[in-house]
Amino acid sequence: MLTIQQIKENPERVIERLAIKGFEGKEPIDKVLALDTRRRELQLDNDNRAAELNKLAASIGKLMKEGRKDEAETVKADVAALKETQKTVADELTRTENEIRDILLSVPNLPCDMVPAGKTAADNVVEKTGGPMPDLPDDALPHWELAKKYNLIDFDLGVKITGAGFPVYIGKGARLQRALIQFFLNEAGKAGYLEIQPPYVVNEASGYGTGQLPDKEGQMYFVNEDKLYLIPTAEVPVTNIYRDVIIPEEKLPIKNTAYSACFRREAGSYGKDVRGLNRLHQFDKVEIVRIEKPEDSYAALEEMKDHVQGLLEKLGLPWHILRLCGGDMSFTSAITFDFEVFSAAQKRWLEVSSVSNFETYQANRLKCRYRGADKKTRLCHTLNGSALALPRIMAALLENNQTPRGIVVPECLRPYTGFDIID
RNA sequence: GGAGAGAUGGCAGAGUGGUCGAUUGCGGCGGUCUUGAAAACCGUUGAGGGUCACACCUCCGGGGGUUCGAAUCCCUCUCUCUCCGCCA
Repeated sequence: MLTIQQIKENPERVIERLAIKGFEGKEPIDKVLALDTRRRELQLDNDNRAAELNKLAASIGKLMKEGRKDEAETVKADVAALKETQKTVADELTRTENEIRDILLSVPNLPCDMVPAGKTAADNVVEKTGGPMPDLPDDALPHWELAKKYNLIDFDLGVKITGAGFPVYIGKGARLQRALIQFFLNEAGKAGYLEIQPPYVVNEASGYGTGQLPDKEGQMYFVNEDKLYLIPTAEVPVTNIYRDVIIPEEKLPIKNTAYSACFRREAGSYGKDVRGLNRLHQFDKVEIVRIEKPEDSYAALEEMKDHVQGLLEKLGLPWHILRLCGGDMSFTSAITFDFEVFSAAQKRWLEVSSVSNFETYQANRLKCRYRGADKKTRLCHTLNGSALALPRIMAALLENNQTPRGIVVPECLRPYTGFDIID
């Protein structure tokens, strides 16, 4: 969530920035400012009363010790009335603080200066394009046909065992999945990311930490028996490593990578978007996470983009980078770049990575701070990105690399698959 | 699943109603000594709110209660550990 300081520094700018996300900020921001003024008054009042009470209580202790019982009793009588009013003030203070917090939780992150205005995905800006565009014959098959033809993925079997959106990978299909995971993890390792194997279920506090809760509750699978959530991305457990932590400046930047299965309920999705591997309830992803000093976070963001681009280059897939417009960005993000690959048989772009800088928005909720040379604590910037999500990469690889002989495995994956063609 | 124990500052670990935000040890930082280092010694060392800065306030797992006063007593929730059982 935004910090009060951010808002107080320049409320007009905050409102203006929020508008880029299509968020009407005037009312909540004005309210927060008014409440904060009130909060400080109450705090002062409360503190003074508390100080007075503390003093009286101490004096009673002293009188008792000296055996001056009667005098102690007199003071006790005085305290009772004071205590009542103090409680009223303290209660209002708590109410005000809660009210401020609730409003702040409902206000999205500010988009940074680079974010283009716009309402929907149609307003996203194509920033960069690369990779070879395949030239497929008219009878080229979509990946779900190919998966069946070569017995790589059985969607029906998944339906039988679990339900729609839980495919079963078989033989070379399974092997290719594993190869991609290995490849992505190794590449991240080479780029200096420390490999982490996190839990796949998290508690409520972690859900709040990264902002899945309270608003995106319906998107996560929930284990009622133990009050735990299945992770929608490794971002959640990995970033929460740094919840309630003060990091010494010299330990920054922190660069972590993690593979995990990801679970998403995807309530409300339908149609051609969900065909085959396009949208699943369970999928695999390698994530990269960074904790940075504020002044370094945008350079880090570029580095992450380069890393993801490098992966797509090596895989030989046609890709482009979208700079998301304000309206299409997530609630918590300050800027997001989506990477899409072209799936030639479906003739559509598929999102395979999303790289974001959250600035202090997540860190504020996480209480992820660092201690600078001046011994002061400051909020870190958090960033994360997919590097990469598997299913759509798989879809594009199968479709784009189909030949009359079979599906050709990209060079970079062969050490991991142990085969160079699927036939 | 059964039984028990516990949750205190970066860590270890005291504290059972009255200057306790908290003894002490380790670690960290600064200094003395040293050519330098180690050892030894001295000092310092939690977070948040508030303030120009102080003052002051809050926090001893979370929430509630008793009391003039709670880390200390009561209730409740959560979590951790140990033993037994089951088991990858």
